Amino acid sequence: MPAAKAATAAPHARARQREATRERIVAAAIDTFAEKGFRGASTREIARRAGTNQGLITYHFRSKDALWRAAVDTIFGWLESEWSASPSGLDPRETAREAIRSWVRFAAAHPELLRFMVNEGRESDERMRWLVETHIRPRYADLASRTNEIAGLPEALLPHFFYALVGAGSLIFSVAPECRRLTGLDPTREEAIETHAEFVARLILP
Amino acid sequence: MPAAKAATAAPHARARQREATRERIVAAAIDTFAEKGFRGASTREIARRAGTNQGLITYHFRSKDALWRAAVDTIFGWLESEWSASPSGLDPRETAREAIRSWVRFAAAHPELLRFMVNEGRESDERMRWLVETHIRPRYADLASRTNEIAGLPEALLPHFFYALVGAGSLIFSVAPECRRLTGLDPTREEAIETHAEFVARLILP
DNA sequence: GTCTATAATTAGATAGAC
DNA sequence: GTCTATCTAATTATAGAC
Repeated sequence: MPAAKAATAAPHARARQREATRERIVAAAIDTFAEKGFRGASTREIARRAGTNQGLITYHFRSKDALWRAAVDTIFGWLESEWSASPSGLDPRETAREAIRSWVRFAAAHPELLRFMVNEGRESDERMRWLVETHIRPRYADLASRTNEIAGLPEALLPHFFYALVGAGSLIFSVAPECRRLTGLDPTREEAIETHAEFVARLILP
Repeated sequence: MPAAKAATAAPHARARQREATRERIVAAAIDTFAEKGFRGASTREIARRAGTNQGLITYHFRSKDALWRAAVDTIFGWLESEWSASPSGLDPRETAREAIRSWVRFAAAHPELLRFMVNEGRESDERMRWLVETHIRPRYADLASRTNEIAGLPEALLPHFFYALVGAGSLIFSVAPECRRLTGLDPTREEAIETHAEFVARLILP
């Protein structure tokens, strides 16, 4: 049916159809790569989850590697818009706390982020280099400029601060099924997210 | 040559040979699973890294799944001995700080730990359940008894504390190649490890 | 655009020589 | 015990029908 619809519809409708299919594939790719890693995720399963077939992935994305990049572009695009829309005003310390809470909320909404970092950050291969240069370095630079403004963190401690913040803020959400089983706490619940946000914010800025 | 040696040696020498081979395979499995995840690591590559062949893995471990369990047993065995050998005396607060530093040093020496947690903690499958019940829950219980003794942490915050501590303490080491590329800091250096240990200890207990 | 069929690799597990 | 050869199944990428 989708094929027939696209074939008989106006040109711009076909373009919309194309875009909708691409987006369904990317959404399925994000879920599957996050769950099973790059190697563990098969293009057949991604296609099945997107409600289409494996041949279409090659048609739209050329290769599994290119699909992975499209998935990462999407996730970090979300992060970028969230990050740029941060509030200011109030006193600097409370502004910084709110930025941390805001990061934790993002990590809760997108637990895939840490999984992609851990999955790719360990191998010194091409995917890791691309991920760092394209997406992580700009966010790291953002953080650097903000901490200089307010906290007076020594430059040498910035890497430690960055990875401690990312790890403390997002691990619980990235291993949510494990956390549920281990502790009984469901970290996807709104209440748990706010508790974690406040916990991490007060940890870093008591 | 190893075959000939084993065939002509005394029985106990053959048993030693057997054990040595098993250990080489497990060591290679830890590295490979940590780098590429369960699905991404092939038994052929593990065998090659261990200096042997794929058939021997089946002989010694029956299946890839059983080899993975042997690898995890080994890693968490290291953690258990490290954890039980913690110092006491001094004042409770400084004892707790030293326990945190000690955890960070372990995470630096064994960055595979977080990778295994993140790789398996996301899927609600059999490997995750086994990992939690066999290895993670006992360590979580250890932590629970210790925090009760000293810090007066509310029971409800324990899950948040646990995952914040694990994430903050170990992420930088688990994505070491990424950290090097992003920040220029090599987190495998002794100096960087001590800085991170002190940073995290002071974060949690100022 | 979408889908089916298939080619070329590669995977884990097994069988049997030594 | 160790190793090579092979079986079956699954992988990505491609070709071509519609």
